[in-house]
Amino acid sequence: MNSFLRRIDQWRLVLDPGAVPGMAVPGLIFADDYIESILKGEDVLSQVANVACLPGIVGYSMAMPDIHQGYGFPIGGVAAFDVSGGIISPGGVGYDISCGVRLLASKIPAEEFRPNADRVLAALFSAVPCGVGSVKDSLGVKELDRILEEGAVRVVRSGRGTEGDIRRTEEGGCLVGAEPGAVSPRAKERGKGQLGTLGSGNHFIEVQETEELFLPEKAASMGLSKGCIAVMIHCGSRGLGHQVCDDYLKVMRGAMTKYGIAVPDRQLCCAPVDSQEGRQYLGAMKAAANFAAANRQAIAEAVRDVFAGFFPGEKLTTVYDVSHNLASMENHVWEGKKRQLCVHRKGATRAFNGLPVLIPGSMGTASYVLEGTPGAERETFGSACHGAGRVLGRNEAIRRTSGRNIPKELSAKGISVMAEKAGTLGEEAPEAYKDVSAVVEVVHGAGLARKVARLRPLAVMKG
DNA sequence: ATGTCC
Repeated sequence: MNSFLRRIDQWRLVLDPGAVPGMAVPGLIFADDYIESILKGEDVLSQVANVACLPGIVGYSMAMPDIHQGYGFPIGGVAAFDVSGGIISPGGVGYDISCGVRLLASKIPAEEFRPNADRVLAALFSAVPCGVGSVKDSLGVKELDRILEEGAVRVVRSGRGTEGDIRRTEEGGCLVGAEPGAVSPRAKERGKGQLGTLGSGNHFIEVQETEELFLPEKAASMGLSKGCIAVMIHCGSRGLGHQVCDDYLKVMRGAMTKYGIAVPDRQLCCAPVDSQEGRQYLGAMKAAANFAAANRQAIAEAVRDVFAGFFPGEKLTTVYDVSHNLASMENHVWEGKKRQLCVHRKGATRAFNGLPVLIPGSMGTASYVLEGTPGAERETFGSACHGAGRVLGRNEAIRRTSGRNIPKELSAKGISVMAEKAGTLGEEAPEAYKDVSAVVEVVHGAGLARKVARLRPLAVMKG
């Protein structure tokens, strides 16, 4: 596989067709030498090549520098398919539909927060449940359907949030065309008690200090002040989105023979965008995405309640809320032609010109705020990276960190960490991830997104 | 990621 990889400049590698039989387009991987050295030791390039074989793919099978192995499609992958002749695939979105990031900004100086860090963390654990069955009032059938249809807008209209929250959420907090009826009863059963819950794994709530501004005016317009705290929320659609993915992987497996589609890996099962199965998945995916946006809105409100107790009168304003696991129908110009495309971003963030791109770091490392560029719109259908990206599998990370006291290690760096489950700390240890700063340098250098600010963690709540 | 097997 490595012999088909060709460096074209400091930030880009091309994977030539021929890497696997049937590639309709080449691969395009955003990587410097550091990222290249990591991905050559993994089996992720064959996933980039396999995606390039799917019907109707336009341009390249793309991968961001935080690429690592996923279900069928690589995490960090971007793939756009023509509406006519192209496909939509649940594996190109991922199990955690519309997993994403909300960032809240404040004018609270980091020095004022620091003495309160441990008490704030304890209060966050009380205010935001992590797991299942921990929500006091589970949603009724009708209310859940409204959440699936209206997303974060429903939460705000119920009195939990501001119009500014909606304005600064991707697509206004509500994907139009969501179909609650395409979401299975089982998925709804899993979701009804999970609104306002964080989940586990790499999901977190983190209190951060805005430590460096690269574009001070842009940062100021987002509400970010150097030396002040911000709160980052990283979570998704919980069991509901997971069940939607599971349900539609089964649907797509059946649809493959019906539409005569052959794929090199059964995890890439898919249906034509413009088919009954394709449209149904899109409607269900949007509903799950609305659930995820509502979830982050509910959590943001719970965070505000906690901070109101410690810092009365201080506002936490939304910088932005953006997903990094979605398929989206978008118009893009490619090779001089305007085309309607189904853009799959799996572990990749939409990076439209001037809009914020939120990049959570791994536990104990920096996070970044970037802004999208015309370069991204020209080259990657308006996409950039989504985070650090794993270098170690979960089991390998747990194995290598056994016996270590990770909270103590992070405490030595001035970071308070509390986790619901001790095991999460091992699988999320910093060395399980790539260097997020190096990942960000690649998308910045390649001109996909500009660095606006770097934030460093002060207190971390892990699921 | 995930009531880590209905």
